[in-house]
Amino acid sequence: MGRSPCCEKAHTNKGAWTKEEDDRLITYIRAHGEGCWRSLPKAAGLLRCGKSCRLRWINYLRPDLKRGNFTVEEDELIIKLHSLLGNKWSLIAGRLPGRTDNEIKNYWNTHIRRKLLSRGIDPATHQPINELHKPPATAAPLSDLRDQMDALVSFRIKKEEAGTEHQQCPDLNLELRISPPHYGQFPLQADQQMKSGGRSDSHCFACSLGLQDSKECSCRIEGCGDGGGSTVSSYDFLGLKAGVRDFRGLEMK
DNA sequence: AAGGGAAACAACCGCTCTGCT
DNA sequence: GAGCAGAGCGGTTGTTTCCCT
Repeated sequence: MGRSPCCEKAHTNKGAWTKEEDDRLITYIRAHGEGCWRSLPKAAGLLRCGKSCRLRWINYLRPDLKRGNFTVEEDELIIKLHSLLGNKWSLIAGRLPGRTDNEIKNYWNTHIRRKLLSRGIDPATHQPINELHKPPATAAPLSDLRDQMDALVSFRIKKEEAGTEHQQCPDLNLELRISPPHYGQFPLQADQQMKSGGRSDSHCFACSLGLQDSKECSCRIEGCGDGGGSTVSSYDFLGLKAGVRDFRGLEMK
């Protein structure tokens, strides 16, 4: 019993890709497009596993990839997104054009983790290390934030399944096509907001995520947190779309 | 110049999720 | 609803490169 292997391991190459293999893969995908990774290696004349081809294409050969060092802005954005999403690398990558989940994951493990540790911040919880032993009530506001997002997802799903949009919770505005995001040119403006300590002329970072009532809300300005119709939802910001059942498999790119 | 350790990066593996039958 | 295949994700490992002694 059990599933069939994704490829015939005895007849596949492993390890680093050669220039010739890259060329074959690029040529094939240019001609036929992405998709059907299982049959692609054979069709392209590659002795590789389909998963391996997919990974190679997505992480290194795609023409829209941005190579080179991460900018300070990207650094800070990754940290912010990680504090909200955890190790959801694909979601984080979805907010960083030209970057891949694998690249961000590696960068996180090699650079940002250390950077946070040197700042005295625990990279897993995003809390100051010396506060980690405090009771959970004060030590985990960001996980609370994450819970709220999960709850928001659950609610949206139930709402759609039930098909009774405005009856179950009329006060909660979860319409996902309400308005353009606050950030006309995300992530640039978002980052500017971050740099200003989450404050801006309009709303703090948490509010921009649609979490006005959370503990993360730092702006406390009038009109912020009123859940008004002009507030962009978390899902607009995160690139999430309505009608999904999970974070996975979202159209992020 | 050589050796060893650390850092960075590429790739693999196992698992989960989704869509189809 | 169950079973299967394909696709995608996150964790981990292996290899290469860099730096210090």
